Amino acid sequence: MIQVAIIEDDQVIREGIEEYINYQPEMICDSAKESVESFLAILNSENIPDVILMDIGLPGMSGISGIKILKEKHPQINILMFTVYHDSHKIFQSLCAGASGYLLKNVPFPEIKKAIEIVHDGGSLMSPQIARKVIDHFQENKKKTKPSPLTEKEKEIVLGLVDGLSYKMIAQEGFISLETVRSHIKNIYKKLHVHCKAEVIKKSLSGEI
Amino acid sequence: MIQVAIIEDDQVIREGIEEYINYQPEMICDSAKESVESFLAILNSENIPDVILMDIGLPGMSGISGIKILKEKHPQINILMFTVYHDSHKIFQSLCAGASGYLLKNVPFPEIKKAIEIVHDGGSLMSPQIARKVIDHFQENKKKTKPSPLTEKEKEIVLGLVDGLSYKMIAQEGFISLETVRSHIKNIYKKLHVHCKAEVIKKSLSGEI
DNA sequence: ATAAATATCCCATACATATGGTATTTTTAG
DNA sequence: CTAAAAATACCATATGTATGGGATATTTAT
Repeated sequence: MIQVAIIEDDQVIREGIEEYINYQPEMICDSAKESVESFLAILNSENIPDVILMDIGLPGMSGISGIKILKEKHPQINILMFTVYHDSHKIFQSLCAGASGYLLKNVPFPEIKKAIEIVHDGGSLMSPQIARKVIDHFQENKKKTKPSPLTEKEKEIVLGLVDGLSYKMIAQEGFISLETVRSHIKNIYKKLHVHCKAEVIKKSLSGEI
Repeated sequence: MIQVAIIEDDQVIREGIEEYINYQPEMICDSAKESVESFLAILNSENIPDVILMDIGLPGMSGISGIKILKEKHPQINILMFTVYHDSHKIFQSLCAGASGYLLKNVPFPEIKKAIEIVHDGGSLMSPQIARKVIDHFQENKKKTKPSPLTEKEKEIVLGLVDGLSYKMIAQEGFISLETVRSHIKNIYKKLHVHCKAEVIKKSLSGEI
C-alpha cells in the first residue's frame, strides 16, 4: 500500500485527487493539505508518506522550498511536482531541490496514479514537454557554439587570464612582450564589449568564447 | 502519418517492431536497417523519416555516433534510443548527442508507439529508470556541497568580484570602507589558498564556494 | 594588388590589486 | 564569562590593470 500525501492549495483539485487515490486499491491518501506549513504541522515520524504530490504555487512557502525542507528531514520520501508551471527555471529548481518527477496539471488521473507507482518503484516520470526541456538542457551545452570573434592568439591570451596569470606571465609563456599582451587584451575587450578581466573570465568559463 | 525508421541489428526485434508500426494506422515504417551505415546508404532527401528508433550496440558505427551524423544532416529528425544499456554514461552520451528519448528494450510495444507519437509531437519520453538517472544528475551537483569556509560577508565580497566590481564599488554597495574590502579579500585569499581575483572567480563559478 | 585584419611593439598615466602589518568593536561558541 | 572568530578600519608600497595614443610588419581575403 502506497502512502500518498497531497500539498495543493486548490480545494477542488486537492479533494478530487484525494478521492481518486483513495479509490485505488494499491494506494491511500490520509493527508491532503493546502500549504507546506500546515503539512509540516501534521507530519509525525510514525506516519511518513511514501510519495508527496506537491504544487509549486502555494500560499506561504513555495513548493520548491518545501521540497528542500522535506527531503532534508526525510530523504526517502519521493516528491512528485504537480503544477501548471512549465518554465525551465521552475523545472530545474524543483529537480535540483530533490523532486523525483514533474507533472503538469493537465495530465489525466490515471497518469498521476502511474507516476506515483513509478516514483515509489524507484523510477521517475515527467510530462513529455517537461522531459523535452530536461533533455534539451543536455544539448544546449553543445549547440550554442557561435563562432568566436576572437583570433587564435587572442584566445590563447584569454586562457592565460582565466588561469590567473598576470600580463607579465602571459607574455613570458607566449614569448611576446608585455606590450603585445596589453594590445591583445585591449582588442579582446573591444570585441567582447567588456571592460575588465573578470568579465572575460566569466564569458570564457560560460563557454561564450 | 508519422514516418518511422528503425536502426537495429537484431532481425527478430527489427522486423517485429516494423510489423507492429505498420499495423498502426497513424504511422508507417518503410526503412528498417541493421546498421547506421546501411541506413545512411538508403537515406535520400525525398524521404526523411520523422522519428528514428535507434539501437546503441550496432555492427560498425555505434548508435551514438549515428545520432551525431543524422542530427547534423537533418536536425528535424527525432531520434529515440531503444537499447538494453542503462548505464549513465551511454544515457548522457546519447542525450548530449541529440537523442529525444531513451527507451529500454523491455518496454511493451504500445509504449514504443506512445514514445514515437510523443517525440513527434515535440515532447520527450524516457523509461522510468532512465528518467530517474537523468533527474539524479541534477541533484548530484548539489549533494557534494562541502560547507564553504567563507563567512556570509566574505561570500558577498566574492559575488562582487565575480560581477566584475572594483574594490571601490564593492565598498560602496556594501556600505563599508575600501580598507575593509581589502581586509576581507586578504582573508578570502588565505582561506581559499589563492593569490588573485581570477582564481576566486573560477572557484566561485565552478560552485566551489 | 590592395585593403583589412592580425600580431607585434612602445609610451604614458590613472587607478586597481596584492600583500605586509596593526588595531578596534561586535558576534559566536565553548 | 571568556576566548576565538568575524567585521570593521587604517597605513604603506610594489605590482598589476585599464585606457588612451601611436607604429610597423605580416597575413588574409577581395
